[in-house]
Amino acid sequence: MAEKDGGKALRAAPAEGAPRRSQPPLSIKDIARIARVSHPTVSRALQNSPLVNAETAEKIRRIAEEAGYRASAVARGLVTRRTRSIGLVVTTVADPFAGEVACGVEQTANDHGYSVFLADSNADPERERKVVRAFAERRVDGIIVTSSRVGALYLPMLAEMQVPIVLVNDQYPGAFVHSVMIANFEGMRAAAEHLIALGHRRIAYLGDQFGYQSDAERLAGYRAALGTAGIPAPAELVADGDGKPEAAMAAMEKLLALERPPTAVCCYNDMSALGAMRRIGARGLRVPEDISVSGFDDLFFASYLQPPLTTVRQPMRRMGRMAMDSLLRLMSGEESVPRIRVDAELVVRASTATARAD
Amino acid sequence: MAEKDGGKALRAAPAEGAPRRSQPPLSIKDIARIARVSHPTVSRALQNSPLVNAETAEKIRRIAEEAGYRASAVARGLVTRRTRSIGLVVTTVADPFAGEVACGVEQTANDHGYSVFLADSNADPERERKVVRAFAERRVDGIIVTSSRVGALYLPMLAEMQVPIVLVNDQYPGAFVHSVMIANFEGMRAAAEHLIALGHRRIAYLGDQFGYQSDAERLAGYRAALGTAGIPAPAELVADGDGKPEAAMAAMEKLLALERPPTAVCCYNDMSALGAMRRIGARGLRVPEDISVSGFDDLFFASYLQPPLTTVRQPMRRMGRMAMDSLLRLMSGEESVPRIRVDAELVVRASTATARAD
DNA sequence: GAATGGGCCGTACACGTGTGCAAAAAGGGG
DNA sequence: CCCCTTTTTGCACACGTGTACGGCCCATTC
Repeated sequence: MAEKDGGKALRAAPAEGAPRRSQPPLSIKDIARIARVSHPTVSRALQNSPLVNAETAEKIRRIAEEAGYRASAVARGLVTRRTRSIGLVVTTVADPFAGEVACGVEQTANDHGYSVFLADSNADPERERKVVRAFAERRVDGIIVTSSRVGALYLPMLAEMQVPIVLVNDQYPGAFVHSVMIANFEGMRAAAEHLIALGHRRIAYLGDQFGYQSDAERLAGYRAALGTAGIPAPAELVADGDGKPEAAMAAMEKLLALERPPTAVCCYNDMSALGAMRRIGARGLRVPEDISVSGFDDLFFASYLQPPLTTVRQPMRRMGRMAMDSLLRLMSGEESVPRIRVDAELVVRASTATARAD
Repeated sequence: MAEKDGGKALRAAPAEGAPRRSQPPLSIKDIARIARVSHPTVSRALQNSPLVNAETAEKIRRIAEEAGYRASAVARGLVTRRTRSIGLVVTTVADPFAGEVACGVEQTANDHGYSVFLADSNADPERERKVVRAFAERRVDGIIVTSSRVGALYLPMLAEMQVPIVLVNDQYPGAFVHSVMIANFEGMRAAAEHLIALGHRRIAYLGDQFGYQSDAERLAGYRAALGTAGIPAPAELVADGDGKPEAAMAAMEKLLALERPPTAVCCYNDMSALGAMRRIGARGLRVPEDISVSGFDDLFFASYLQPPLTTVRQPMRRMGRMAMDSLLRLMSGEESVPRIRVDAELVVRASTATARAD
């Protein structure tokens, strides 16, 4: 056996040295040869197994350290059938909301020794299938999906892959999957109530026509606040954006063109509010003197706008952490809370003010 | 041989069925058994190798498809010694700049069949070492690092890991690594020249005290413009932020408190401009009537600010794509352009205007 | 009809790690 | 000194895929 190993090693090293420009990284067997033990002993030593003699283990660890040995997660993943990696699907990581969530996910993942594969779906179902397929081939131990518009679509994949999935602010309510959701209804209701308390009676809602569930819930919260206060919410005051500034500008334009334009507008999110405020300013109107504007998310720029944006805060990074925590629990076999609901907090700033006297 | 395989399969399937809740994903051998061929034939068929009979290959592919077989990238990576994955290091993916770059990297990576590991360094050297170590263990084929403040630190790791690295806007100029860099000097010089052309004579620079190289280059561009125009740039007009709005507010405060405050300020980046504008507004001054402000990056919110921000555009997503393209070339053994320089484009909006008459 | 050759397939390994089991070594008691 | 227990180590395999090599079958050629 020593002959076989030694022979191979001797052949491999110099023979490959010349033609190959980069020699492969050292393996557990290389360390074993140096330490004059068998490779299983090295394996056990590096895992701090109590099955190996303390000083032998120490010696092996020292040699491995000095040689700059890095255990192959690939080989380990093959034999243990656990890669200690997860897949993170996001519409696009360039979106500030997704970026914050990803940040939270990544940090807790790394803290627990997991690596995360990032994939942008671009809200394209075709691409979405592709990235999940890639995750399946990578044998990820779990998957987190943010703001998917096709959350339910993951269920069959889940069944096929046998891998736990956690959704963050997904758009399908009924599905019995694990998820971390913001309190859309209560959050938007609080924003609307705030505007009502400021004396507004003509309050618009600038939504996300593709937002499905979260948009529906926020719209419901807006309606509930108005309903309770006995304020009408005519259809003309509900405008459709797409969650981005550009479409929000067009939607705001429509609202401003109304015979009786609103004196306040609840936006689906901060990106929409960005577009709305821009349009209002472009029309020579002022926020909040002429129109009050509220957002949702509390993205980093909200407090730096002129005027600072009143908005409903989502603890995005924390939600990412919570999603990862939940996934960690699921991956270790424990059951986790199926649907985690996160409270939203109204942050009042200067973009909302008392209504102008009609 | 049929006996051995069959026997093992028969034992494995029902014996494991009861206690294990999830059976392992099907392997190439399972497909081979169904198709009544050997597993190498399946392997070749799925790779579209010409070494296997066309109709046999077709049949195998059909069976694999119907069975929902997903080849294990883990096992393939072990034998081919190429994982078709890369590592992406970023200070934090919550930063809009990093998010855009990551988006570009991820897209081209996926288009070429590569998966990307995401890791936030938080500008913490300790954590940075940790993530690179993780990448080494994952046996990534390449690494991309954005805006690292310790770019040179990667050189020894590079040597150790035998893996190509591409840096995006790194902070060390002299190092002979591959990188994609924005034209910091020319970009900021253009911004300063623009302000000079508007009649400004007292122009400040709000920099990034930790920005090292990119800050130094942008500051040099600013100085060059002023120097050429014969305009003094006293030290009091160079204030230090940290590239984020909060510190920029403090820096702006100092500039405003000067005996002769500036009539224009060139900010290191858009995030700094955000803070600067906020502070200016809070002091009851107006942009651009009282003070002109310019940024750098052209982040998504720049055109939606009040007033829209004049800034120097960095094609961030494209830079991410270029970095990945460069890395793809390096990984396939070709040589690539060592330092790719990307032109910056001044985008004039409404945050800059002609100087007030003194 | 035998030799040659090409197309196609299977056998045998390799990749680097983890682990059950047996064997060896060490220690302790009679 | 031997036997038994405990500690420590090595052997043999497994994980799922890729590939060099040899062999089989069939067609072609001398």
